[in-house]
Amino acid sequence: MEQEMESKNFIEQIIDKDIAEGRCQTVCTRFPPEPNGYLHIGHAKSILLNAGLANKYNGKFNLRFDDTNPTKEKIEFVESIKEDVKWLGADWEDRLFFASDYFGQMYEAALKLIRKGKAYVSDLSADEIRQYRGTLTEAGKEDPSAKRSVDENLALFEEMKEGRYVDGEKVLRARIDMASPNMNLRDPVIYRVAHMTHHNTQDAWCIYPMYDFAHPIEDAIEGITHSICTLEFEDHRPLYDWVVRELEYEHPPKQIEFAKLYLTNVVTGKRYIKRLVDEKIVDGWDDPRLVSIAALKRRGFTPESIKKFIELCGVSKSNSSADYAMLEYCIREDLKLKKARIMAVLDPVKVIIDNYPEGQTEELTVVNNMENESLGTHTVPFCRELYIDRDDFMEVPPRKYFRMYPGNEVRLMQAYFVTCNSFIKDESGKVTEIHCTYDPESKGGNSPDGRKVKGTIHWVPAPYAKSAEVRLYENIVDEEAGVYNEDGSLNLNPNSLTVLKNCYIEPYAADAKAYDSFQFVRQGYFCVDANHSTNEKLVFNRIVSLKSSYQLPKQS
RNA sequence: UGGCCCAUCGCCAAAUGGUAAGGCAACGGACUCUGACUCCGUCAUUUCAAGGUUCGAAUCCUUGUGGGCCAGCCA
Repeated sequence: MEQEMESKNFIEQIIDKDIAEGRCQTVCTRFPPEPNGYLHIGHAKSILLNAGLANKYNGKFNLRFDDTNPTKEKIEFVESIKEDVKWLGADWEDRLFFASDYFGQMYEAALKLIRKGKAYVSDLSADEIRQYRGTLTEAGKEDPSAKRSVDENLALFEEMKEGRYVDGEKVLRARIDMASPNMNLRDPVIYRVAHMTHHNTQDAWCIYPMYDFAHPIEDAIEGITHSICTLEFEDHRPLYDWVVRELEYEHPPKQIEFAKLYLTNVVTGKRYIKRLVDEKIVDGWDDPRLVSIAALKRRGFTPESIKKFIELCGVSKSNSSADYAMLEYCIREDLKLKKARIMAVLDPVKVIIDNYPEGQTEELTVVNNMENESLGTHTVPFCRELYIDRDDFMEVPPRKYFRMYPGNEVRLMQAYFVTCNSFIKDESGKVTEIHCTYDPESKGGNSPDGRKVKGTIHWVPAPYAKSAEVRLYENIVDEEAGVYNEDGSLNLNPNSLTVLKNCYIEPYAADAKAYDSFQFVRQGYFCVDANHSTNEKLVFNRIVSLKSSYQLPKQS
């Protein structure tokens, strides 16, 4: 029994303290996406963090769509977000909510504020409000409308609700402090007019609450105890607390901020991804070069691997960017023992086994995953003509090279020992054909006399092998690396586009279902790309780099 | 030049005043029917800097330095 206590992250420490001091009993968290795009790896951190906390503390986790701005939201994103959250394994059970379902309560809350003299209707235009707000270093000026009486405000707000004003004509502002060094407290707008059909409430409302006002109310209504959000909302916390205090909620939720997840060498951030999609730089939201959940899924990442990655990254308040290699490590780690592997030849060169009967084919049984034999076996035809990888043969081997070269005996993986006798080159010096002899006694990959060979190489039966397309996707560099110039124009490196390569794979592997749609090709990990594969052609996405096994040995 | 936040190895990240965990990456070596995997070893006398408090400081204080966020009727 392992009893070692794992160190707790700072959020867990806060929760522990809240529980110990009786501020909270059942931990309730939530993931509150705005339905205006697809989820990406950054959201996965928030989802898994919130759901994980609820799980760890035996609490509850809600999924809530923060749909308070009908001008930016679309119903179609709701479904995709639900799907992605579910795929990641975060279970909201029966607690799926929409902020828009609380519009009535938010309206009442606004009335309460007005009655308390804490909110007023302003006649200022957006431009004027900006001017009155002051700057980072200068205090703002009082809104001329701020002096209105409670009754007048009540009447005006009612008129706003009735649709008596056009968009932007009037807003409701909270009365806090126009001189606050925190801009969010300079009488923030809490309700605006928008004559727009909302995806959920249709035309029931023409006034909509602002995030800063709505969010604490949503949390309070749902009984959220810990409202976890990202660092850029730190400055909003005093406003969050103000709303919760003025509305006099009995169990005020607490906002806690953590650092967003950034990854090296990729574009993160919904708006950047959206632009790449909109400008058709990538094929869509699930383009494998992206780190949207849909793209990662298509590329072969598992929910488990993403979960592990998020756990590995940890939670803190320092802006940081995780190494992409860590993500790759997680998928390797997850798939390693779980999936079947196949043999593949990326750059084929023909091998002829001179002493193997012409026209003969035998079915060899090979183990799907030699590290996990419970994954079963499959058969691969073996015959006189094979393909091996060009890198697995050298005319003049460097020191410590133990794959195929003239006179050297190697093992064709799970098949036979073969020894190269000769080879043929074309005019350009390229090897076109390698001639070998095999040892019939070594069937299965071992010689009864106990003879050892140093090298084991992948092979594929030439007449039966399937041609497959490998897409090598380079990640699109992150914005700091200069995807966007200062003027907003795109500066994309053409090298980041898809590279296609034809390779050969075992015929058996063509049946993608046999592998649960995952394939290992040599030491690299690939997955079948269902979006591009046809009966004729299988398309793989390379999801992590081939490891050193694929490089020439180092010269000392 | 207003306010808030952050700073520990190439990258994440623990340590909560008691003498710098762990993971990724990298590098040696062993093993191996995938040069993968696995295994073993190496990798911060010092925590952005300088002062101060203390028997004792990565932790507290001060002043700098570097980075992030804030002037939407976005979230």
